[in-house]
Amino acid sequence: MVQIQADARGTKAHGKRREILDAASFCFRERGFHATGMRDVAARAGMTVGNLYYYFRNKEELLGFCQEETLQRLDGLARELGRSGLPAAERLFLLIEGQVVCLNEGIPGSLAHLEIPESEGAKGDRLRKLRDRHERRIRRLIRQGMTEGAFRELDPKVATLAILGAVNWTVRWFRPEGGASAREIGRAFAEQLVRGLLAEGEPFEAPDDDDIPIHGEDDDE
Amino acid sequence: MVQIQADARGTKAHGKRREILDAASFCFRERGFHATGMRDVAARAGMTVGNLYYYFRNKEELLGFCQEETLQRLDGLARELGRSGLPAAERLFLLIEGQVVCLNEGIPGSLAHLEIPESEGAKGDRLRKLRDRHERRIRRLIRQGMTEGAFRELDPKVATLAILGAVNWTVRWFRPEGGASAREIGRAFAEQLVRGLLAEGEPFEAPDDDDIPIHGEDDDE
DNA sequence: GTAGGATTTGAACGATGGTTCAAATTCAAG
DNA sequence: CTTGAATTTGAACCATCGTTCAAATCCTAC
Repeated sequence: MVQIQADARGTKAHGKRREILDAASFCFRERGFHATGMRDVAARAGMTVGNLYYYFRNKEELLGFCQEETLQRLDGLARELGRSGLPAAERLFLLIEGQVVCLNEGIPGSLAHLEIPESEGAKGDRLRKLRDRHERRIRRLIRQGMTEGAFRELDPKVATLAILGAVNWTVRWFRPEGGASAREIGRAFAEQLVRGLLAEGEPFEAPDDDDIPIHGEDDDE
Repeated sequence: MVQIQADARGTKAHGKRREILDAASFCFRERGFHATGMRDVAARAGMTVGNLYYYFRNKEELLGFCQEETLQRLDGLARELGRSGLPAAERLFLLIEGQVVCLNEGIPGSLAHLEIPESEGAKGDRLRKLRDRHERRIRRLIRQGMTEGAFRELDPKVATLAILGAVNWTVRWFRPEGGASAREIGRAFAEQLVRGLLAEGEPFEAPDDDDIPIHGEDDDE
């Protein structure tokens, strides 16, 4: 079977792959990876299942690309925040907010995007590295907050897991047509999760997110 | 095919069903519902797949019983805390702690236990009711905390979702052989999630959990 | 030991789902 | 229009999975 190159540069093929990835992301989000069939994805992308295999080698590869996209976006967000020079607590706030927006606006994220099975190979290693790096960044931020005196003494790992749990789980219930935008939810979550770390008597004010471009399109909702 | 009655009272059959439910809970937790096969469950329970069908009508019923168990345990926990007379903030703390313990000690909980598809029938309605009731209890607690002046002004629904996300996601990473017990994790989570709701300048001290029997066996670890 | 009910077995069925692939169709350049 | 590459189609393959069921085996009471 002829299959297109993974690094297709052709505008048309690239656009097609984009469409497929969108469709896959949507399906994975709605039904999970295992309950999503390739025929589902194909149907959503407006093609036949055989055609889908012209663009992606198999289901696993499809998921891998979805995962990479998501993790790259989170990575980019964290990098920009890293350059902001804000105190750790505020950076953490914006990172939480940004992640909620990342996962719930524009191209949908799903839990499948964030879970990488142990046995995967080189690609899996790369993805796991990306994912773990993200987690380490949050831990580092928490540790910095403690160093700066903003946060109380606590285990950064556990706190990170609480944050990631709350944030990642948003994909299960957030709906764009709901009452609140992803940004609003993100801010409320960040408020709760960051305040929960504060040292006794430590004041905190939620930072503006105007100067930090949160990936997830415009705010003119 | 002959199938045993759903309300089997026989000690032997009851014990067998218990074993199967344990096996299923374990498998669902490790692999998710859809990626778990009935043969997996049967193997784990030490029987053949045909035998498994003697005890449970089908995969869906098996999941339904698992879900009901989990939700009943959470219900029981919430009821006991409802009788404690503690302030809302403390009750919320213990509820969070208890839920983490519920999901991660003894019979394992899984995400599958907590997600009930829309199209399910009467049994699904019952389960959804149980689940929704649990969620409403948390919301009510948060509202009470606000009334009592302990919590700042916020949306109880969003705060509840943050709590449930963080707590439910523990099933994805918690391992009994890890460094911390479910109770310790539960307390750290509760600390973070409850403190995050406090009004400015409001003191808070984590309550003892000695007098409230948290379902999840003994603490002598 | 016998009888009948309880439980288990193991093979098979039908559906589903990931994947393949030859043929058909479309597209683009000369 | 022709040619060759790109893309799509649709049927089929094979493996897996949920489920079934007759026969075998086990268990218990008389």
